[in-house]
Amino acid sequence: MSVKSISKTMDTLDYFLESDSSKGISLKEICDHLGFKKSAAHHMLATICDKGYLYQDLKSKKYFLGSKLKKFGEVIDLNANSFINFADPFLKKINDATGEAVHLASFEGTKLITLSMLESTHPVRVDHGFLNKDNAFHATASGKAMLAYMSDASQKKILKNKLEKFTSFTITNVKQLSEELKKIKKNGFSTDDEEFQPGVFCVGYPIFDNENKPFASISCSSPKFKITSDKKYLDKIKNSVKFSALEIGKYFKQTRKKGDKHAA
Amino acid sequence: MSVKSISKTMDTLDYFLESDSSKGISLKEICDHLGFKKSAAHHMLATICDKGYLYQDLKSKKYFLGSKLKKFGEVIDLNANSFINFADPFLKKINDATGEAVHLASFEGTKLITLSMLESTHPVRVDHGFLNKDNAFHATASGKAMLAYMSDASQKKILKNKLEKFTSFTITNVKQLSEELKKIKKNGFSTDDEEFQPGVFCVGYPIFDNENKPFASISCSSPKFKITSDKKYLDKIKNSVKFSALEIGKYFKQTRKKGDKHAA
DNA sequence: CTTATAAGTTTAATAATATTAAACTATTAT
DNA sequence: ATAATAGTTTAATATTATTAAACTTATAAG
Repeated sequence: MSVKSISKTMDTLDYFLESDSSKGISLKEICDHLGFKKSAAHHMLATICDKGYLYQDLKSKKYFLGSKLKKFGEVIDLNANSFINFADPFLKKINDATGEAVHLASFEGTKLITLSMLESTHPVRVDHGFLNKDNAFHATASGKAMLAYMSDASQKKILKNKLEKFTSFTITNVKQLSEELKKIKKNGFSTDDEEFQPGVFCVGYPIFDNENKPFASISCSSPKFKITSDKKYLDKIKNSVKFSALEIGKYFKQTRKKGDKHAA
Repeated sequence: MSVKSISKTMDTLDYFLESDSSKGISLKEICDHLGFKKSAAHHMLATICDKGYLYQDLKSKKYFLGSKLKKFGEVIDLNANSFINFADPFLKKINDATGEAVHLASFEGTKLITLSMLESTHPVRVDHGFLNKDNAFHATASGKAMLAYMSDASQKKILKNKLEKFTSFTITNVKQLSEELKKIKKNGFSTDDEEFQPGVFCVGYPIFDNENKPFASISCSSPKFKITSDKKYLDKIKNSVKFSALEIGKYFKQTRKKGDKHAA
């Protein structure tokens, strides 16, 4: 079950994040964008303001993000930033060598998340931006690289929802995906052959934590035609991504003892 | 009206902020601390996780803060941080001169908020920490310094709730407070004579924005006995706070043209 | 200055939702 | 292997959020 008023509240906060809220957002604008009735929205906003997550300017009546939300960033930084900072130079290395878009991904629960990314430097660019999609594990090189090395129980939880078909090449059959994951474990890397975006081919390598669980992954995305027209190009990408994935994996050996737990 | 499920959601998020959530928080712990039934809490948490504000570890089932919350910090930083960074050296100046606790306050809607603070360096310290209280405008030097210079309409909104009595000296009568605010405007500064905490005396000066509206305030807190035993001590504090308040006020003249709007 | 329009707020009735307890499942400890 | 504990799901129902309408306030037009 899903609690509707909570869902609407978070859609509202998301709206403050997506749009430029620095000059405030009016009740009407919130209602227009999210399809709320003004009365219900007013009750909702009053509650959110009461808790300090938003506030309403006394004169203009517009709503702003409350400074309380800033504190979450401070707390979360402590946990995740050091890993990203460690990884970033290695992403840069791939980006320098290939010129292609590079993504550092991880997961939170069943959600695939992007921790860091570098855009392509080529004129013909490939970029699927920041990604926080719920159901993209099965369709991306990043997702599959982690999924392949997870426990059966974890795999099952992530795949329990219907597998969304993003392109005609997306694997939406669980049995077929299971075969694909076996292949990934055998090869040590994953691919995304136009399964998420048409014309885009990606290579993904998993990154293992201090307990040898897949904690993150790196992927490199390039236009499909480059891969097909130049047989050596794929090897170049693979070698570059593999090297960085192994190097980033050393982070856990340096910072954590075996048995230490971490988030995600 | 207040929407209960939203309220509970934000109490839950607050709990993640207050406690060390880096190793996750269980459903049971959330229920125990906040008095929720586990079934209702589970529905609530499922919704919050669905929206990416929290996530549940697949194996331990514990809940963690979602990286989405980190983004709010990034957006809000852009708006408020430059002001705080500008002000901080001037707070330090007061702290160096007096050794006493110094607070930079502002407000969001009807809420008094602390933007920055420095602790007392004396052995007998005065510290009321970070403060995000709803109803403390009338009882603090910071609050009264801003309140005194606000429009009648804004004053009314802030004072519409019952004035909470923090100590025997807290002014809880609106008429009496109104006289106090007039006195503050005449003198140019506010005091808090054990009105918020017993034994603590504070001096507050308003900071005006580019439209000469009170935007923030600085206060300096010292043990009451120091003020009573040494008549010159109050003057020393007053001069120091006044100087910094005026200097910080120049921020708006440097960064904003008249007519520019800003949050709060 | 008056009227009109638009935005925001409050109210109270009711439609809809969140809550509850109980059953169930999974995990951990004994 | 059994018990105990934690987490999940379900479906009935009591409670709550939603709604429309009335009201207030602010802004724009005449």
